[in-house]
Amino acid sequence: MAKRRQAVTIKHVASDAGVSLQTVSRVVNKEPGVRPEMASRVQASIDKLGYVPSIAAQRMAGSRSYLILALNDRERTIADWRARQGTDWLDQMLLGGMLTCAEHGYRMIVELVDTHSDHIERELMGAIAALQPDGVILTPPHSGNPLIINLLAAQGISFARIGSLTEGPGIRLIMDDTRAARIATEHLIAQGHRRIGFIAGPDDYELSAWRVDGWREAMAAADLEAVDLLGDGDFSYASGRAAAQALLALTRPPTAIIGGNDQMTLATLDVARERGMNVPRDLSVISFDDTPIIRLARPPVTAVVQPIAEVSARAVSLIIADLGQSPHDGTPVTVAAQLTLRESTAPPVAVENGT
Amino acid sequence: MAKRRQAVTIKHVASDAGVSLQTVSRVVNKEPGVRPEMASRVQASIDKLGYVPSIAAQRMAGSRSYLILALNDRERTIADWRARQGTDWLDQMLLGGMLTCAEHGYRMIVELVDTHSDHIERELMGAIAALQPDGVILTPPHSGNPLIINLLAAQGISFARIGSLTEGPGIRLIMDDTRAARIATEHLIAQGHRRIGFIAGPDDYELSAWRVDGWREAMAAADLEAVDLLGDGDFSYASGRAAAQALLALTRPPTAIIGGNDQMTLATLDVARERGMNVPRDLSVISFDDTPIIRLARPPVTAVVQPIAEVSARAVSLIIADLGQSPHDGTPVTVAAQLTLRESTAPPVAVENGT
DNA sequence: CTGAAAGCGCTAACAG
DNA sequence: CTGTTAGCGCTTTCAG
Repeated sequence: MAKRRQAVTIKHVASDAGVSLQTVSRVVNKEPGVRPEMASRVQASIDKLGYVPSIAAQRMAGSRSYLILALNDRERTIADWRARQGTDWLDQMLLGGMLTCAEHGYRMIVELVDTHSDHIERELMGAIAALQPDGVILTPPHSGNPLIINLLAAQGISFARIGSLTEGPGIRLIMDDTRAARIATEHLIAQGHRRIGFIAGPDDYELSAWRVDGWREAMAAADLEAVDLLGDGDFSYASGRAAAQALLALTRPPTAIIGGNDQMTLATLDVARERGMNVPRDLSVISFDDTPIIRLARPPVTAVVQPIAEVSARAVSLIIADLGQSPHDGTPVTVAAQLTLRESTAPPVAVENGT
Repeated sequence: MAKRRQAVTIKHVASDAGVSLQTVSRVVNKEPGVRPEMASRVQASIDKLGYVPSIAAQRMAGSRSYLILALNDRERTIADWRARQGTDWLDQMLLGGMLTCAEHGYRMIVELVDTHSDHIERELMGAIAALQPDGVILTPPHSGNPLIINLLAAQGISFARIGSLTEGPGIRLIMDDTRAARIATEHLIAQGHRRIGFIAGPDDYELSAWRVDGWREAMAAADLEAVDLLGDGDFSYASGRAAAQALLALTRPPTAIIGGNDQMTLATLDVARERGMNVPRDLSVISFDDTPIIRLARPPVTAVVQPIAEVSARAVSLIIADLGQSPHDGTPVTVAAQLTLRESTAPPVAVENGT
């Protein structure tokens, strides 16, 4: 392979325009203090020669790398890819993140990191040393990991934390899971449901607890008993089955169940079917994730739609702003999730009395 | 933002190990000509300090960038993301590509490029100048684009072309669409079908024609007439509807239809349902894409499973090999697709005579 | 087998 | 407002 060098460098532009390297650099970086006529002359040469700065050189010279790292959980991401169930968390993230990056001349690089590894630190530092990203986007469960957060802060890298409210450095963004859970629960209550179950996610995802909180709040506000209606899951289909089975085997089973994510909701649907129950007639179901599998299920499932693309876009914007003049003030940013009604929810056949 | 420098550089390692920069460099790059004891001493310092080379510096100094660019069609990719139908082409590509990259110390960067733009050249050159990737993976319809191919070849960049057999430079990889289409068709013939329709994709995808070829071959081999059974589509749902409607409105309609991709197959399913036909009793259907939407359809659809992850993995391996000692010889690489039987295919109710 | 010198493309810090 | 100088971290020569 022939040794490849930059085809057209800042030098070519400088000599073509008859100015110094520095002037070209200033024009490229839109720095002030260049006479308009000079600037347009330089710009003309840039366009003519098709000059594009090398990010490697820019980074080397102490400027930016124009790279933003999106850190995702390795195990879960690979499992989702392999399962081919249409889980599109990462896709939505790319949609929002990549496009926003592109608008600002940045690129997004996806990096998978083991959550439960004892050498997260080495992995992360390796990626940072190799790539020298200007910013990092953390997704759950990394976004709440103090090790990662402090490491990034120590490196002086701008980073966004999606789905975490844990105190600490970094730009925090949430989708207000508590509110979304409350709205979902209220919707069921408004339909006449009194016994509403909730299948929670695992503890290492902060949002698991938030969702439970929203459900609890709505139940309490309506004076409904919730204590025995909380199912225990870990986001997996199997855990969803177990939780749904336990809930439906109660003496006074719920007439509606909210699943903490799509897989557990799907499991609930299957368990209900196996028990000869019709959804939504005998059991209403709401999912806390609007993946294709939920949309294509029979019946199509009412779901909380997470604005992942929008959150990612915001995360990128905020990181880039933070890099520049307007450092982030630390206030968490909220992007509202929505409840999309479909055919899996209906008033209960026989309304029971709460408590 | 504090100016960030490499935390630990080759210099630190060199002084820690008491050797020259050069020796460290040789150890890092596994170059021969370093005494084992020396090498292990250096390696110890590397591990101790957690040194990771900066790819920016490596690239600057004329070495590799350890970056591989995955070029995808912008319009289609974004449309798929927005539609949230679970299309996981890109995900499968990342699965195979990213993991294989990681094994070799490379990173994969996804880049979206407009196919029909008149400035593809500028876009591509911009990405290359900015990132200086060591390799590029081209997906349809880019993989057959002579402008792109020649540009890459002129730059001396290793690149893989997935789904294109057009003559020219680059490592070609295909999934043997012709064979897959033949197998799908043969399966239907074996079930007793004589009138088998095929809905083709758009011309700018070479594989569209290959799939049609496989169907034609199988039909011809069984002495079946095919000429009036070719539907015209462009991979969109709407085009699939139109084609399916046209086919089913024939005087002697097909008893089975193979859709050129998932959306067109889905459209076929819907059209059949609207006409009061039961699948598979009144119409057998096979999809040429095994996306979640096809797997979750009612009934679950028999489909050709494209080994996208495997092809991407191979593409990365071949590019990296090409970069090193074993330049690729130009022979197209084939990875076989498989037919996964589900519930959308059955023998026809009344067997007609072909021709 | 190992080291020293030069330079990749660019920007920061100074001068003019 | 513009140009000059000195590196950034690494690999490539080319000497020892």
